[in-house]
Amino acid sequence: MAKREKLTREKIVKVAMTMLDAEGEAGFSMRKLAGELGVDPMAIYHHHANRNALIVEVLQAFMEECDLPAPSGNWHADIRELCQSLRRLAKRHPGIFRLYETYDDWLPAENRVHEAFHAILLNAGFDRLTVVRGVRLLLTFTESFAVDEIAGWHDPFDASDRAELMDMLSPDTHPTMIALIDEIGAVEADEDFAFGLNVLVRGLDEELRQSTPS
Amino acid sequence: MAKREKLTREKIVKVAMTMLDAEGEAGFSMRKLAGELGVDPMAIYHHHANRNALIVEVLQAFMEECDLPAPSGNWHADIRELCQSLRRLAKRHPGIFRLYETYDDWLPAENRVHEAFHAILLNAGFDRLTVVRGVRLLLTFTESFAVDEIAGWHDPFDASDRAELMDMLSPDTHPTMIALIDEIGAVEADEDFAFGLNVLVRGLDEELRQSTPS
DNA sequence: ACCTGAACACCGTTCAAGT
DNA sequence: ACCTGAACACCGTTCAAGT
Repeated sequence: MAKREKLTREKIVKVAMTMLDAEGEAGFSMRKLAGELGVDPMAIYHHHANRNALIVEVLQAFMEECDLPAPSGNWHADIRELCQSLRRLAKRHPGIFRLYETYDDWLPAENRVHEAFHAILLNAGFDRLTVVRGVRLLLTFTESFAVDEIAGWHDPFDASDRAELMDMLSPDTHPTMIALIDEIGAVEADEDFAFGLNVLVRGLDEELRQSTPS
Repeated sequence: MAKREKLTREKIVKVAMTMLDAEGEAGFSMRKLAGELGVDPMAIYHHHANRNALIVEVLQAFMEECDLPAPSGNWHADIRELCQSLRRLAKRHPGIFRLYETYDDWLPAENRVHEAFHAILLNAGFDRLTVVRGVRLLLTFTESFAVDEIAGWHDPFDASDRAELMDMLSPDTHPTMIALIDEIGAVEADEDFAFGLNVLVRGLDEELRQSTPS
């Protein structure tokens, strides 16, 4: 609409972010973006090398938005807060978080978050290799949980979900799932996430107690 | 090459699977697939509704390949085996496993695998809701670990990886990661996976002991 | 029933040209 | 320096036609 305000790298990234957020990668194209910006498609290429580079820049801007809660010194609580913060970021930008797992370049903004994870576990007293492994494990869990959650994997079933799944299950081959159908359909995202975090934190805690027997 | 052997649903799926495996989704198109089959692009549409439906069929065929190890009765060992089996499947079809997380339809072949997970945890004595949550947690971990592994996330660093990461880290803002740079670069996929499984199994075990205090 | 081929509405990107 | 516009080599899919 507003016609000529000089195209900038930042403005392109901002509009691209909004588009990707709203429609995901499938609904995004350089040409549509140009349309939205009121500009010839090729104008974008003067500011960003290509589609891929532009998307990486969007991901960088996205990751910069991640809040890093101030550590309390209680590593259980601090890890929980940090993972929740990452999950909240994902839910704020549902269309973008998927891309983050696909475009696997290293991002500066990502290191900010990784540093926070490493610092918490190192201060908690884990040995150095376990810090690194623990961080990867917590990141893998949190990121993939968020992706699954956005995709609706952790939503409770409605009647038609339940019927659809039941149709796929046979008593001969899926007795356990049929027996558990109510529980399978009753899961809830917040509780699933808390459960996963609990299991991880407890498992890590045991790792800690074994390496430093008091 | 071999010209006219009548196109079938199965042959299309098989060739599509090989193509997707070799080049991932980016390198796959209906037109290239038709070329590979020596057939007009539109011939495929006579057997599969569209690109999306065809890919779902490829994923179904892929999941059917997953080995389900016979349970030993020791749930720790059985869960480990099953997760490793899923991971091996992912590594056998690196180009396809990513799609599995993207095309989130329910697949019959997926339920085969899910049933095995649920049965192991239910027999281990977990309460019903914890079985369901535990299965989701183990699946999330295993699948996203495999995706990360395929993307090279768990490969040890070479000199240039290390230099590249070091360039992104500043002593002011990333003191922990700089201190841990050797460990960050030394991780190894098999050990990372075993570590993650250990943490999960231990964390779940504690959940079990709390709900059924002996 | 099965396959073809032209056509449509899209892509990302190169390259030469305009200001 | 910044933007345009035509062109190229691609897409997935519809539709009418051939056997």
